[in-house]
Amino acid sequence: MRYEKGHKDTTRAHILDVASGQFRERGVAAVGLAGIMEAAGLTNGAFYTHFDSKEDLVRAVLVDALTRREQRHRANIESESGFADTIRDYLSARHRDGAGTGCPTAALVAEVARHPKKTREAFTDKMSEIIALMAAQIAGTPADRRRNAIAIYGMMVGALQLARAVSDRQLSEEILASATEAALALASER
Amino acid sequence: MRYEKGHKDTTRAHILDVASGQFRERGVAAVGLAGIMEAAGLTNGAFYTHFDSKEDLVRAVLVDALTRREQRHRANIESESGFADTIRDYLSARHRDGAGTGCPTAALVAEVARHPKKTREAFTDKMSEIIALMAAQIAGTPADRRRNAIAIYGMMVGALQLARAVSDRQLSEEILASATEAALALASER
DNA sequence: TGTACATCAGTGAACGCGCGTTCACTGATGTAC
DNA sequence: TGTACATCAGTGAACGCGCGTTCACTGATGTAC
Repeated sequence: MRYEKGHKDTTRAHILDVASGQFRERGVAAVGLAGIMEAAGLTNGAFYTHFDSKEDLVRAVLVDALTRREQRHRANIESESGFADTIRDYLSARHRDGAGTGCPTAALVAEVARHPKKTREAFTDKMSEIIALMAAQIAGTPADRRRNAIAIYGMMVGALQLARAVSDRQLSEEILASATEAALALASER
Repeated sequence: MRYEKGHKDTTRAHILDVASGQFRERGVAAVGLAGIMEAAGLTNGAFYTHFDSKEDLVRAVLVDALTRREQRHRANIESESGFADTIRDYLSARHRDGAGTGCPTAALVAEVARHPKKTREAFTDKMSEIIALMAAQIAGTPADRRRNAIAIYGMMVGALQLARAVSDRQLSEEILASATEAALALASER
């Protein structure tokens, strides 16, 4: 082989990382493959050595980024008051200002809704796991837990996007604070 | 004049309507001006008789669509249990399946966050009015009202997006139902 | 009244550009004999 | 051991296409004199 063993996997992972950041930062439709490949230090044509199409890359990015967030969640389960911290982190100024490394759902959910079924299925599978994980961390009967986990997830995703879109810094902070308070209440409710 | 009085205004409003639907349905970045103009029954070049740029159109669409929703809200204030109905309508299957005529925030907020300041300011102004309107319709002290209005708005926007993105019909219904229940509770809380 | 000109919404071709995708090719390495 | 061939990640030019924007032009009407 011209390249050492595992080289192709490394390259693929690198392209995935670059694309993942650009998609979350600027949106799937606004990002071109040429720009991704250039940022990854490769040329145009090499893309198709690793992915079948842009849509294939989108799917891979969603699965990869959501899996990473799921693992982060899972690691947080052990720690006490882990879920409250998860909520506070999610609705923090840092997360608002770092879309490129943040939650893929908040960044891409509206675009995912317009993508082909296969992509939406990949998204759905991973998102369902995250919701199940969240449900395990909150108070109440099984039905309450699940209902509140979904409501909290929706609120976090929506509020983070609002905080990002709004041009008024004070209002942005107010959105984060209001949603944090409401989410924490929902998480500890019986 | 070649055209009757008010013709230009009518044409502009028509282009705005067409663009408004296409943007909410497919996203700003994925929609081209040529397609909008063709659907409006005009040719390419006429666009610049009515708008300065695509960005100018985006701004006009956001203001127009949010103003219409605000007026709808305002009309609902009179009726009893108006706010509960607003929540139920917002998180209905009809709204989920009709993005083109639905809430511009749910459809476009993530893209708005990536647009120039001027566009985000126009969005912020209108969105603030809607939140103030919602706050006036819910229970609690002034501070509670505002906090919960923001939390509810965030939850409605996020949950609607999740319900649209998810490929599993049953999960989609569950998301709408869970968020509706949580939002109604937040609205009547003291 | 008739003629010359101004107005202006809309036409349609063209601009340069970037898009996603294809493909003949490169060249370093591994394998076969 | 030396030679011929296979492998394959990556190159870089090209494909057709649609993008946002520009602009010379059209032609129906209004206005001036």
